[in-house]
Amino acid sequence: MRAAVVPEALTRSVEDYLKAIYQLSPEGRPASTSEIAGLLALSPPSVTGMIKRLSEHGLLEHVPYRGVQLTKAGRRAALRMVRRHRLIEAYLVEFLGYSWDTVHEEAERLEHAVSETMIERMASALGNPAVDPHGDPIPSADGSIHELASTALSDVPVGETVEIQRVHESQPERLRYIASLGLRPGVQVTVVDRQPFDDLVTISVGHERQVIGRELGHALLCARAGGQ
Amino acid sequence: MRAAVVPEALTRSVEDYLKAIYQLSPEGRPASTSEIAGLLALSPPSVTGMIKRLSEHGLLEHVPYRGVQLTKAGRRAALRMVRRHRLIEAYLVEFLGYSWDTVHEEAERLEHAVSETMIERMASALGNPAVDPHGDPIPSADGSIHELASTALSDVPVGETVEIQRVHESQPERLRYIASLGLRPGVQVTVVDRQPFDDLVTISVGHERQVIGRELGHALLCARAGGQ
DNA sequence: AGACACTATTAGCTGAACCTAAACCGCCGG
DNA sequence: CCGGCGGTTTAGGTTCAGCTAATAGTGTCT
Repeated sequence: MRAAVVPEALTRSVEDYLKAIYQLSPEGRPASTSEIAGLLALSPPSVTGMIKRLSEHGLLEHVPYRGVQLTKAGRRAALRMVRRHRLIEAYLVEFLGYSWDTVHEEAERLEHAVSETMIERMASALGNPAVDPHGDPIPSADGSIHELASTALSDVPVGETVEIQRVHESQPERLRYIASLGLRPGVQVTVVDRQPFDDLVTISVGHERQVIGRELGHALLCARAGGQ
Repeated sequence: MRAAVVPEALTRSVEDYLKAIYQLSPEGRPASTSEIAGLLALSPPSVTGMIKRLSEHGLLEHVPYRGVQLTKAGRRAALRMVRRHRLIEAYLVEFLGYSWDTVHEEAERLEHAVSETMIERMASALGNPAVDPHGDPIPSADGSIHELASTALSDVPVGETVEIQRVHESQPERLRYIASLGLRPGVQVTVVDRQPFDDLVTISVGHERQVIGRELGHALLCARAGGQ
């Protein structure tokens, strides 16, 4: 009834599916076939097929036509991949001169190839960091994660000053653009204006002013400056 | 008639086959199906099948029942993998606290996953080393390699003092044993005796004496001390 | 020269992970 | 309450990379 004691190695694909499902819903809301297909750039029938196998292996709960949720075992495996991914990103930035816009793709391949030993060596070389270069929290080796409940920049009231905590984006050009605005985790910004349409907000960063659109406003997660 | 300009990515398996064939005969002598099968722990029919595909893609020259040789393109791809493998080994030993007996397995997986960029970053972090932790030469990025013509310890005449250059072994326990004898690249040893059977040689290392058997004697490649 | 022992290859099968085209389900609007 | 639309699943097919069992070729020994 329980998962095997030595959890037979998962394939790359399986690891990718589990991580994708976790990312679509860290809280455990059901994820749909087409969401998964979209994120992994696969056809829906391929996803249905894999879902079937994964539920048989006890990694997913599948209600046909309704979506899937990770089981305990599935969530554990997914968090393991998230830990790997984020630690690798942190390591590449710290020790191999990567910038935050190039690191995702490399980590995407390495996360499947690296041993547990190597991950833990990288973690200690980094001093067991709590967050990756985009500000995303790194799950601990035992599978616990602190999702900091932060607010999207789009939702910050006018007049308030906040600190950017996380930048939820992986496309290199977008990340380069964000960096060019001086926005990255740890930076303080003040919302100086808000337009009634399209979630447009105007912020000041240092001495500059920037207008931020809907998508970007949702990708930038903030906390009240000073507090957490 | 030439290889494609953008050489479509090779699969993991293909990379393994090419590297194996190169390792069976760096000089280009034909390698047999069963040698390849033995090295990769696969069945001979599987190897025949892959050989067929690889020759169609112009990476191998195959004479049925006679064996295979790498073509220019095949050799280039093989050396690329050897470079990756050896640089990764060097990096793991230098920066992540690996010892030479554990490094092979990790490199065996990483060599397929790492980008060209990352390999070159690791190479420069290491100062572009010429050899890996076992003393094996690292091919340059443009695909040239310096195979140092060294002599097996079994073939060194009695009375001569030589420096160990390379330790041709990848099994962890054997490597640990070799290390426990104080033998590693750069160490000087003197052959003090030789038995007429079984290639047994007695050597002195520092103040210790050791008897070395056939297999080990062939795995230790040496050069006249001082010279190269 | 013939037989035998290897080694290599062919034939045919499996499973993973994808695909397209076709059928199916759930719900919303008329 | 029935039709249709959109998302989901089933059906059936492909490629890669492995396997076993059967066949074929090479070379050696008598």
